[in-house]
Amino acid sequence: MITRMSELFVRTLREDPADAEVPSHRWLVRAGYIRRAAPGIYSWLPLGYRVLRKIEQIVRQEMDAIGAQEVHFPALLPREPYEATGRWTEYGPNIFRLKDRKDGDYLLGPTHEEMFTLLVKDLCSSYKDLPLNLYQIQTKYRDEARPRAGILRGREFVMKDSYSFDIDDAGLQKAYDLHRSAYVRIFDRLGFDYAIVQAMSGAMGGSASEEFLAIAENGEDTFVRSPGGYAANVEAVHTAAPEPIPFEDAPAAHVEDTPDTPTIETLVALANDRFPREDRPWTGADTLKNVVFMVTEPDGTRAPLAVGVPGDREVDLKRLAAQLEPAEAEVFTEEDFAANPGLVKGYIGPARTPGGAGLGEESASTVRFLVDPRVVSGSRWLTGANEPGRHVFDLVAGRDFTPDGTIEAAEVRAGDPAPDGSGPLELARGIEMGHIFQLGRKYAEALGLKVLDQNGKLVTVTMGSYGVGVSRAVAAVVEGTCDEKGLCWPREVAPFDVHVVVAGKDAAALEWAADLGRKLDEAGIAVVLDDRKASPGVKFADAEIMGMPTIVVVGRSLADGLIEVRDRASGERTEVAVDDALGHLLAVVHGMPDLGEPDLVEPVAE
RNA sequence: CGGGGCGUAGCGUAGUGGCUAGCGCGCCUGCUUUGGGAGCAGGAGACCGCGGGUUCGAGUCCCGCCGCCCCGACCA
Repeated sequence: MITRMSELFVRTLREDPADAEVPSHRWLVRAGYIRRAAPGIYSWLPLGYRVLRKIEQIVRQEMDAIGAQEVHFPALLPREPYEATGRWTEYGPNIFRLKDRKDGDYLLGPTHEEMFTLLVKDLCSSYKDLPLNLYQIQTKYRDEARPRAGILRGREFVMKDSYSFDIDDAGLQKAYDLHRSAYVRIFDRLGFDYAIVQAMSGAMGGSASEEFLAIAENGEDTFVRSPGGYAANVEAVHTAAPEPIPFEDAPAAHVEDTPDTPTIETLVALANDRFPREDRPWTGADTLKNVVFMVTEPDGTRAPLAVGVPGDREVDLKRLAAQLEPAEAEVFTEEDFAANPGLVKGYIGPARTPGGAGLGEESASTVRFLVDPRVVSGSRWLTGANEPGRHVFDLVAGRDFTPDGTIEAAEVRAGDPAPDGSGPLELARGIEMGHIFQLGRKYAEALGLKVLDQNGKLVTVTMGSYGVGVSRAVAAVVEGTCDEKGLCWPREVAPFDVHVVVAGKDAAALEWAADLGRKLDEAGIAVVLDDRKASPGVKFADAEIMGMPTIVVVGRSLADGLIEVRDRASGERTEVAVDDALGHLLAVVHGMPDLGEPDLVEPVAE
């Protein structure tokens, strides 16, 4: 069956929808692929749904190819399993919750670790049942604080999630590597320009974790990469810390009056004016900036946390949050300062005052104090003296103060050295398309998933968890491929291979085009035929917005025995003799080099 | 949750407290047109986000709510 534009359920828009900012959202709506149903929730129209299913199919093929088995869980789930792992509480307002008629608690699944774990627990009891690799392609629900950019971040979305179950770490590593290779094939087939980066495991728990980021201006994730191949999400970047410095010869710390210097800028200016150094001027990098946060644990307990970073850097709140998860950090408010008189805003430092102020568990104020990894033993700092208008010079880490630990919370900058010595980092943005985790035993332990090993001993199963954003991939492909005229699909995911435009008014053109469409269809090529009684300009514009990779124009040159074949992506136009048309198109669609050769496939007799 | 912008027909929009809420696109009917978003004529389509209030009179002013978009917070 060829699809006729006169019958296709689609309406293209001549103007941009006012609420769409990013290109993928704009074009998918304008081309009639999706419609907004509610904030962050979209309906899929025939064209959009075809793309979604094609991407699903690619994912399905590659998952099957590594021996994963497809299952399908409900989206509507009972509370109990999520209660057992603590996520009923941990997910907080991000979960859609509902009650049944008996007042029982349910949720719309945001992810399915619990359900998979319980199913495997149900059915598996021996090491002989492992390894096991299950996946599903499911609609997920998360009540995002801010859905944005159409289907790039929705509250309802389609995700492929899979879970591996192994008896030991070696098995988990193998399952992880298999998934990684499958993901490489998936994202290659989707045509993404992507990066595989080290990631934080976040709320999922677990250890090793990598993200697949489609490189895109509109991506929400910032990542770094070095010429030598280091790549990491900015949240997961490890700072290249200098070696400890011997401090036997370091001068003693001394407190100086530094009136009106509550900021690094004012402090550096005053230091250069009143305490100039011979070798080089003071800079922000010589100062230790101590920023205080109020940290709230999941159980509701609150405590201040001081973070010490070189004064020329800001604390990156996303990096800080990633380190503290599941606890949450907020900047210290005026009320918080009022409640903690030992913390003198603008002059906070690790130095002990006679009154016992200062940072760290050992100080009287017992404010937990974590520092940037650059604050190594022996490094000398100009920092707050915990008194208004006073700073301490030559305060040496490891001699004059001992932080409670280090934290990766300072901002990462382009040009910073990679931690593995592979060169300076560059920053780029990406869309998170896939994430692979070695979960370990967190869920298996919480839910009691154990099997008997060869010695008849009960052992806890180790798990991996792996996700691909399927609906997000639709938008991400568009972000990477659309142009100023509209969508521009890679052939693997295009809703149709060939868009036939009937540009002439005479019935012969329509008839010939329909016949060509029928023959292509019989050869297994998906065709949409624009048979509408519309002006050619409308049809050309619609073909370009809709974005099929090959556009065939059947018009007045048909009288001269010619049609036109256009490549949507390059804009290239080729005149082809009608007798060669079928063969030419088969070659184009199948990516064969010898274009123009007719009869590559014998058309089926009508 | 904080800051900013904004809700008028399917889409994009105009609208000094004052007549029957206007325009473009799209849609319907007829005729003409057909290689780059056609022309003419006629038509359908709007509880102006919702609820209060001020006023002789509210799309317009005031209060409250809801919703959308952007930035931030947040987010496998």
